[in-house]
Amino acid sequence: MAQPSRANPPRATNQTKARSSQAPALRVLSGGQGRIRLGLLNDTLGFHLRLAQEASFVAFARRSGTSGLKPGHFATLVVIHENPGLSQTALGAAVGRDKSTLTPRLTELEQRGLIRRDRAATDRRSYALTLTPAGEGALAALAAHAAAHDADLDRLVGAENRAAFLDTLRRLIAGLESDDR
Amino acid sequence: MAQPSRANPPRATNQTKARSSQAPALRVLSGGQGRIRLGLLNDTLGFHLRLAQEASFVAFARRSGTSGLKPGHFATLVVIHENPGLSQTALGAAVGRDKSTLTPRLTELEQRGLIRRDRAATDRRSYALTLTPAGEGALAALAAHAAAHDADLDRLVGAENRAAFLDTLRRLIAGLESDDR
DNA sequence: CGAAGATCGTTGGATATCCTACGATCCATA
DNA sequence: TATGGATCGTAGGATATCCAACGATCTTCG
Repeated sequence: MAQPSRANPPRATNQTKARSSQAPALRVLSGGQGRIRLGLLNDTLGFHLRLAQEASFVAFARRSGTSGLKPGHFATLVVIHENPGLSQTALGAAVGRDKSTLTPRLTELEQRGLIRRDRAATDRRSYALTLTPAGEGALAALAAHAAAHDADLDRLVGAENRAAFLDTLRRLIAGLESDDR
Repeated sequence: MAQPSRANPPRATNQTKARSSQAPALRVLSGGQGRIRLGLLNDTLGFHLRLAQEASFVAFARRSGTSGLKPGHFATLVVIHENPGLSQTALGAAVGRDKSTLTPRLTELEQRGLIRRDRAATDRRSYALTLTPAGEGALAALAAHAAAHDADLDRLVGAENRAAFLDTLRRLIAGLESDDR
């Protein structure tokens, strides 16, 4: 989970079916001839934020799907790579997902041989998460997809706007986060 | 669905369950002392887009929750208000949700007396959706929450950046949407 | 007109996610 | 040192959402 609800969520093992189970296909503002009026929504930041995020999620899912891993796995692997030995709770906080949400995800990654869960020596309640060599490899593959995806986003955003856009997103995150609760 | 995907504010009297079932509490970038490193994620648009969207969703859910309606209901009511008589499929396309997702939502709104589902005269397969007077009232209440919410977002984004920010979001939506599949 | 295909809304199956509860473990304090 | 409270990861319960399949209806075309 690095991504939010759906932008980047992981998918899970869907060898059985290749549909992404959670990738909406929104085709909202395209206009086309769908002359549906959005009224108030038309000028609302929140609504557009949602649509942009979902579209980004779908696009990334499409890319990363080819590797058998889902968007959510990417953030998970990145954070473990960057913080070897961290706990599941800490990982959840970092990627924005509840620890209970990570349980099945980590179990899967472990079974695939991409991560290890060793009981922490100092605290036997928690696990020390690390990537296996295979995990590092999977991360590299996903990172390539992520880079290509962000390149697409950069292209749409425009090089000259990227910094300001990212900065604005960070302000929103920080500002709303603190209000949290 | 105007908003993302979760917000489910507690209702009063929710004997069965009182938890909000879908409002993450992410506290990711705040830093605090959570010295978790995000590595690649740190400079990725997609990741920040997800966090910003989720934070916005949670904030809106908190506001609208007091009215007993959830974020998703807002977009639903707005679009029906703006396009009286439209079908469930058209509504879904407008708000970015699958028609099957709307079935239970519309059933609920109908039972609460906020909308009407009349069989379309020209096509008996579909329903013609309209708001009841009570629905118009509920919409007005939600609109007030939405306005306050967007005011918060505007404040964080900054008046001078708002237009450019919204424009960028629209470019992302349009650009990624067309790539869709 | 009549059959094939498309579309509408519902149902069923699957995934992702949250929150609460719980046993195990750790820590602070009496 | 014992006890209570906090925290870790898991299990359960609930919601939101998607896609596929289905019956009903519409449309198109022979």
